[in-house]
Amino acid sequence: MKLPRTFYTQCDVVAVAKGLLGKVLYTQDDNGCITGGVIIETEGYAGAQDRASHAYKNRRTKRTEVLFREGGVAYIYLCYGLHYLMNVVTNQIEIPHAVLIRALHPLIGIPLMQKRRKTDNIALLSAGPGTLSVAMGITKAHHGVDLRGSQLWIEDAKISFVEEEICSGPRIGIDYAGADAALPWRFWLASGVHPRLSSIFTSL
DNA sequence: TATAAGATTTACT
DNA sequence: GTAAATCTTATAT
Repeated sequence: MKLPRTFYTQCDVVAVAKGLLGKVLYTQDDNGCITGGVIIETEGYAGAQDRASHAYKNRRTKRTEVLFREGGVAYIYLCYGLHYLMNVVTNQIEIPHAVLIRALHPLIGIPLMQKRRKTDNIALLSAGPGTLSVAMGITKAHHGVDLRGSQLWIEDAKISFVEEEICSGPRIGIDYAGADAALPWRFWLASGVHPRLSSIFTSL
């Protein structure tokens, strides 16, 4: 079941970052091929008030415009000129909050992911924010697309895990963000972190 | 107009 | 452990 619009429009971006753990991200390409994986690592970015956010102080550019839309669309941006990173836009219209998807546990269409990544190593297929985009076929073409559409969507697979399995800590690669760099807004599933594959996903 | 730095990955020393 | 690859945006000429 796809996540309802109300999940994305919640006001607390940190709660959404945490809530996305264990959900399943899917993509469908032009040939109708579907790939999917369990979200095991996320980071929250709180827009105007967050120095690590591209929309700090409500900065509006051609790139960040999508962040100001109502929650429930994808914000894809090119990092270091090389890697596409995928974010889930959250909160109400004009509030540029987003959650970065940092890692997935491959689940659906693994052979296609291996082909896209040019590697058979499942533990490395989608273990980082740049590599997961390659594995899922995510590019700038997905920038601004509806997360409840047919190209890119997130489902609640009712994967069960306990609150104690959720770890948190500082976000990665944002040392320039001053005091905000210390905020524990990165979340991951202890049992899902690569390269260890967890038993909680074997039921799927 | 030019330069610097960044929500990273990979290959090589 | 270090370096290279190389697009977007900000800040300085």
